[in-house]
Amino acid sequence: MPTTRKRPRNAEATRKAIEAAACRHFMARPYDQVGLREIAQEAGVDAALINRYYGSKKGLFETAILPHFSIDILVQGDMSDFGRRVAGLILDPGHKQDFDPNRALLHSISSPEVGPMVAQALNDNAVADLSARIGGAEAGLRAALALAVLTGVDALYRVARLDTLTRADPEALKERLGALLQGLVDAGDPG
Amino acid sequence: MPTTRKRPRNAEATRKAIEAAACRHFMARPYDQVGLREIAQEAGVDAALINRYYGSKKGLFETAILPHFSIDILVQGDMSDFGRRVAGLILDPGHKQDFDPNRALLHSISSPEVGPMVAQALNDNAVADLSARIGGAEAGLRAALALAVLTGVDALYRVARLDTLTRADPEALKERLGALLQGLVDAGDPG
DNA sequence: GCGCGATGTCAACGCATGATGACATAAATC
DNA sequence: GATTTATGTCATCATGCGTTGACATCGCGC
Repeated sequence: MPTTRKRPRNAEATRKAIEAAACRHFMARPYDQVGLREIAQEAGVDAALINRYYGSKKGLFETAILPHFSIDILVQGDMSDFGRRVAGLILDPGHKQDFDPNRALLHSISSPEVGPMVAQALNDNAVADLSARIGGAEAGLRAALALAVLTGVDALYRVARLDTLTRADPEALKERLGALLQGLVDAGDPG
Repeated sequence: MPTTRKRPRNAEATRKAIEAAACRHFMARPYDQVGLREIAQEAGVDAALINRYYGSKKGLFETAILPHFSIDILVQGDMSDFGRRVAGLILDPGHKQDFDPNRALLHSISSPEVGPMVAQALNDNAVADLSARIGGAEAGLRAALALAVLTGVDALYRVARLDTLTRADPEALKERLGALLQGLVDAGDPG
């Protein structure tokens, strides 16, 4: 029952509902394909209210989505296990979180409207966090590459649902992806 | 001067012009953000003609874009050099080809309209080709992962233009990415 | 309990898009 | 050179979008 009906008037609660609905929709489909009316309906609200609160669709995206571009979940735990742990999270089919930054990234990065904002948020939050966490030589570059790997796998496995990946042995895939990520997290010179 | 004016009537040449323009546009922006009128104008043609020839926007995409989802350029040459060679191609800023499958992939994969078609074409062409070329244990899985890495890097480096990546030392980036890809191409067990 | 600001709704606008069918015109055929 | 077909254009439609301003209604303070 996603559409909440008959909420007592409460601006803050309404905002939360709108932003939660926005998260779900912007994560599931490209920015242009998400209509304000859908979000409004799921939040049990009229579409005009969204513009009243956030000024515009872009404003809603900015308020509801941008702050979630962090990788707190991923960097919690020790880094010696980073690869396998993150691979397990990404590949888990039952993995339902309220908001998946990677999916949202894929669905919004190509939009000229919000793409630049997303890129900057990703750079300032996720890359910076991971970079600081792993340290070592060329930490920023390695962190960005690790995120790129995650983004690519998400694109091909979760969004495109590439047959070769979905039908592969999950354990083997997890193993390969984990090793890939761990190799980036562990410092050392490339050669 | 992209807009060609006053072409003698020739269906085949017109089709080529339309499809070339479509390639450029569908590579540069998301599927929904590309208008038939833009493509038509760049091809020096009326938008209605596109629907006449291809039935619909989706039909044009299918005819113009899908066949190009191959990685012929990448798999030419010996595989011992694959990583560095492909990394160089991807990262080269002056790298202007008529059509870049990776960019088109990113801009169309999330569209519910054409996304599934793209996924299947990618799977049947690119992944299959690369898989056959590299061979070894779990060749398909490794090929798909390599493409995922390329996709992710393209997303973050070329589309998002992540500061951390664009401002990194190009040689270091090429080195890291090359090693990543080469590790996937070279067979052997992960552990 | 009344008024007034906060909260939310409604109808409508302007705009852009993909698609259609009627029309024009160049080119080929005889 | 007339006719006919292939090629291309024009005006227009239906639709969906984000956005806006006028209106309704709830709820708190006096």
